[in-house]
Amino acid sequence: MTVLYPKKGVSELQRTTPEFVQEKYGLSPDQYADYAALRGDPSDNLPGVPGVGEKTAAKWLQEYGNLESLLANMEGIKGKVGESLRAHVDAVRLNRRLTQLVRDVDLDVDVHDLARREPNSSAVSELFDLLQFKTMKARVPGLVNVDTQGEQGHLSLDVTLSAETLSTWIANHAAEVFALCLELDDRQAPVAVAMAVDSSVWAKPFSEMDAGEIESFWKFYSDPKARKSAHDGKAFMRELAAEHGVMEGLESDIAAAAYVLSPGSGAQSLEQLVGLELGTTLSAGESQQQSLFGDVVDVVRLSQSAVAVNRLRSVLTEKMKSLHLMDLCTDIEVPVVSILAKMESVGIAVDKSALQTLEEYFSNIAADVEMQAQAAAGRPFNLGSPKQIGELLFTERGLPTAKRTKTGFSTDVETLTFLAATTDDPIPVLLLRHRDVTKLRQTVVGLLASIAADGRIHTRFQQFVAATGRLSSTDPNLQNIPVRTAEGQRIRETFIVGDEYETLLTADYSQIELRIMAHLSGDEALQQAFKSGEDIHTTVACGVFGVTPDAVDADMRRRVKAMAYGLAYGLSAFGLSQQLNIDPRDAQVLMDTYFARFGKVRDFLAETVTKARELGYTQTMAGRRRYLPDLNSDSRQRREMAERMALNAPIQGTAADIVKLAMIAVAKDLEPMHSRLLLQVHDELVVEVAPGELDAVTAIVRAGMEHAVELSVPMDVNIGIGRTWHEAAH
DNA sequence: AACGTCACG
DNA sequence: ACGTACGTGACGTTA
Repeated sequence: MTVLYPKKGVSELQRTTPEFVQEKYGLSPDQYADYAALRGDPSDNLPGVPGVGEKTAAKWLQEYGNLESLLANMEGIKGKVGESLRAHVDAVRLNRRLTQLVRDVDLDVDVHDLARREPNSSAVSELFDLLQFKTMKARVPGLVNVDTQGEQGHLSLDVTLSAETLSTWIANHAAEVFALCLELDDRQAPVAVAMAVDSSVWAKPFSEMDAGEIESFWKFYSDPKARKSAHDGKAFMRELAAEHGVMEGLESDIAAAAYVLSPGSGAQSLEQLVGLELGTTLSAGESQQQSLFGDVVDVVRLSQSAVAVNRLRSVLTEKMKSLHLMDLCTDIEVPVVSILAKMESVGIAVDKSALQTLEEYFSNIAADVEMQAQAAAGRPFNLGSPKQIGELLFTERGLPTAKRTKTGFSTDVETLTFLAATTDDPIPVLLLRHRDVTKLRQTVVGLLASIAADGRIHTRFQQFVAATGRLSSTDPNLQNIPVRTAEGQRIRETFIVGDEYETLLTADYSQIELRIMAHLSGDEALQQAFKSGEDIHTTVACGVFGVTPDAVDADMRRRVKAMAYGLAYGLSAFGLSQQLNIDPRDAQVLMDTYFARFGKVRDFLAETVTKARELGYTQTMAGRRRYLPDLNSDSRQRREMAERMALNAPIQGTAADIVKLAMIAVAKDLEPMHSRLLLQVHDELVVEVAPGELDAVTAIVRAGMEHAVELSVPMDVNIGIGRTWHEAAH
C-alpha cells in the first residue's frame, strides 16, 4: 500500500490542493468540484457552515459518481450518516443560492481567505450587511465592519494611559462622563479599574493603587455628581453593593441603550456591540500585569473596553435620539439598573430547614407514586421520560392517542387528564401526581442550592433579554415560584422576612393589561366598567350577556375572564374554545358579543397590527419598540405569529413600562428609609419592611404604583402584609 | 443541543 | 388544508 503523503514534508496547504485530493481519492476534476461542495469548498461555503469530512465526501462520490446522483439516491442512505449527509447537502444548497445571490448583485465577495485558511472577515462582513444578517454578524467573532474599519480591525488604544494620580485625573475631567469598566475576580472582589473620558484613559489594578487612590476611587464611585457610563453596570454594582453601596451617578448604560434600540436581540455583550457598532474588536492585550493575588489582569483590554464604552455611548446616543428612544433609556432603563443591582444584592430570606422538610416530603410522595405506577404497569419504567410513557400508555396498554408532538404522542397534562377521565387505567392519574410532585421537588432543590452564605437567595434580574420590555429572573427564577396550588404555596411560605425586619409586603396591580387596553383603545364602555369599581369580569359579563350583575353566574364570569386574557394574546375562536372547553362556534359567538359591546377594543387591536405592519414595529406608551419583520412574511404561520406578537407587545410592554416607572418612584421614596425592594414579578412588587415603617411604606408603594402613570382608568393596587411571601399575598 | 413539559405573569 | 394565545426560565431525557 502506498503512503499517500508522509506526515512530514507535505504542508497542510498542499494536502488540500485539488490536484492532491484528486490523486489521493482517484477523482476526476468534475468530481472534485462536487467533492469540494460537500467538503465545504471555500468558494461554496460560508464560515460557520460545516462540510462533511474528507473521507466521507470522497467515499460517497466514489460510490455515486457525482453530486446529482448522490442527491437522487439520498433516500437510500439511512441512519446517522444519511442524516448528517442530508444536513450538509442542505447547507451546500443554501450556500450555492447565497453565492448566486452575491453574483446577482455584482458584489465580488471572496468569503474565504485561502492563503490564511480562515474566513475573509471583511468580505463576510460585507456579505452579512448586504443580507442584513445582523444577529449572525454579531455572533461571528472578528467580523469587520467595512464602513468603519480601522487599520487592523482592532480598537486602537490611541490614548495613552494617564500617569496622573486618580484624584488629579478625576478633577481634571470633572464635567465629563466617565466610562467605567471594573474587573472582578472569582470571588467578586474588584481587581482592576479602567476609566475613559473623551481625551484620556486612566487604568490600574487595585493592587498597584495606594491607599489614597483607592479611597479616591470609592469616593468617586459613590459620588452622584460624578457622571458615569458603563456596559451592564449592574454586573459589578450588585457584587460591590454590600461593601460599597450602589454606584451613584450612572447616567448611561450601553447595554440598556442597545436594548432599547433593539429589544429583540437579547442582551448584547460589549464585545458584540464593539463588533456591530464600531466595526472592530477588543484586542487580547499584550501587556498583562500580575496582581498581588496572582490574578492575571489585562489592563490594556480593560482600558480598551472603557474607550469602547465611551465611543459606543456617542454612537448609540445618536441612534436613540433619531428614534426618540433617549427618554426611555435615560428615564426608565438606566434608573432601573441601579434598583435591580440593589435588589439582587439584598436578596430574599428563606427558611432553609422548612425547604429541606419540603424536599423530603415531595421526594417521599414521588417515590411512593413511582412504585405504584410501576406496579400498575407490571414493569419498571422511567416516569420522567415522555417517550417511555408514550410506549407504555399508547402501545402497550392501547390507550387512545390524541395530540401529537414533533417526536411522538403527547403526554402532557391535558392528555393525561383526558385519559384519567375517560379510561379506567390507573396510570395516567399516577403520572399526573408524579409530575406535580417532582416539579415541586425540583423547584425546592433548586432553591436550596441557591441559598447564599447570608441565608438569602440572590436572584439575577435580566433587564435586557425580553423582547417586550419585561424583566426576567434567573439563577434561580423567582418569578415562577408556584402559587396556584396548596402544595405550591407551601414553597411560598419558605420565603420569609429577614432578621431585623418586621414584615414582607406585596403589592400587585389588578388586571393591569386589561386596564391598559381600556386606556389605549379609548373604549368608553370598558373604561366605565373599571371606573365603577365593581368586579371587572362580572361587570363586563353583564354587558356581554345583557343581564343584571346578580344574574352573572360563575361560568359566565369565567368565560368573560378567559376572553379578556385571550384578547391581549391575539386569540382565535379556536383557541378560546380550547381554553374554555366549549364548541368553537360558541366561542365565536362569545367573541362577537363581546366586540359588539366593546367595539373600540376590536378596532384598537386591528389598528395596532395594521400600524405595526406599516411601520415595521410596535410601540408602547413609553415609546419602546418591538420590530416585527415577519408581519410581511409570505409564510402564513409566521405572519400570523407576528400579528399576535404585534397585538400583545404594546400591551405587555406598556405594563412593563408602568411597573418599571413604579419601581423607580417607590425606590426613590424608600431611599431615606430602611425598608427595601426585594422582588419584581411582572405586576407585583415585594418589599421588606423595617420595624416602624409599615404605614409609611404602604403609602409609598401604593402611591408609587397607582400614580406611576395617569391613565383614563384607575390603576388599582392590592397590598398584603405577612411574615412569609404566601401570607403577604393575601 | 433540541425537545417536552410545566412553573409564573 | 393548516394551525391555532403572548412573554419568560429550568429541568430531565434523548439524539
